[in-house]
Amino acid sequence: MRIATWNVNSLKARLPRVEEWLGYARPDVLCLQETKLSDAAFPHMAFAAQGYESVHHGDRQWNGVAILSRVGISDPVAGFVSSLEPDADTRLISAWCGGVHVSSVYVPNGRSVDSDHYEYKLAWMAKLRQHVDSLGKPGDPVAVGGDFNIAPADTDVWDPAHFVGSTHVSEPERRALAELEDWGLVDAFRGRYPDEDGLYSYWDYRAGDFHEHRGMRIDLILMTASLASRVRWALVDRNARKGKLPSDHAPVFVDLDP
DNA sequence: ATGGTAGAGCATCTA
Repeated sequence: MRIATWNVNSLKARLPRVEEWLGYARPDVLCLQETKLSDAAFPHMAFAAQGYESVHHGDRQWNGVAILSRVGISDPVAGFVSSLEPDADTRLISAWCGGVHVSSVYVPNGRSVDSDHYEYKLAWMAKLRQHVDSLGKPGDPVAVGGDFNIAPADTDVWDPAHFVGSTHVSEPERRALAELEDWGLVDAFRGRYPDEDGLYSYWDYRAGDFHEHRGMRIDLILMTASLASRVRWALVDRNARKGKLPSDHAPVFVDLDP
């Protein structure tokens, strides 16, 4: 089973690239972020033509998350579980896909560590922890894929010195991520490459960052141990960051043995 | 490398 995540930075602008990628990568499940589409505008039919069912939780202009699956989708839930205060933004959708409970998340960016948006980011992560807690037990097959806007470790950024004092690498953000891991979620991609650096998933459009290898690994696929123990392979598809009209993120996927 | 680019929508805001 191949589970993937991709921040597409506007699905309207990126649909041809996503269709192309589905055609050759053929993930079983794909979590999308930043669709920037209303639910009415989501291209379900285009994905159905490639064999994918889809669910979407979107906004007219910003954010927007979706799950595509060719192994079935059932019981979709938009946003946090009903016991939690609803989020004003469309940053989370969950569904059962082929026996796995999948969530697609778009964690707030945070902007700067002294901003209200940073506090919102930390509060959002705390709520995601509660959300995951209410989904089930760490022994259940749970996968959370998405743009976490957090680099788990210094090896996940091109130059740690450049990011001192910035969001994405701060101790509170990393602690929030570690609390998800404490519950029982494993960074499946890092598990496959414990010692390699330079494995980025995002490169700023500006200043030639992609070609200069100035990136960050902020797109993660977290899994409970029962799934993570089945990881056969994992990859960032950098080719999808090249060429005509790319997103600023590359798709990340993990392959699980049966 | 406090600039730079891309996408939203039409003046700026967000990343």
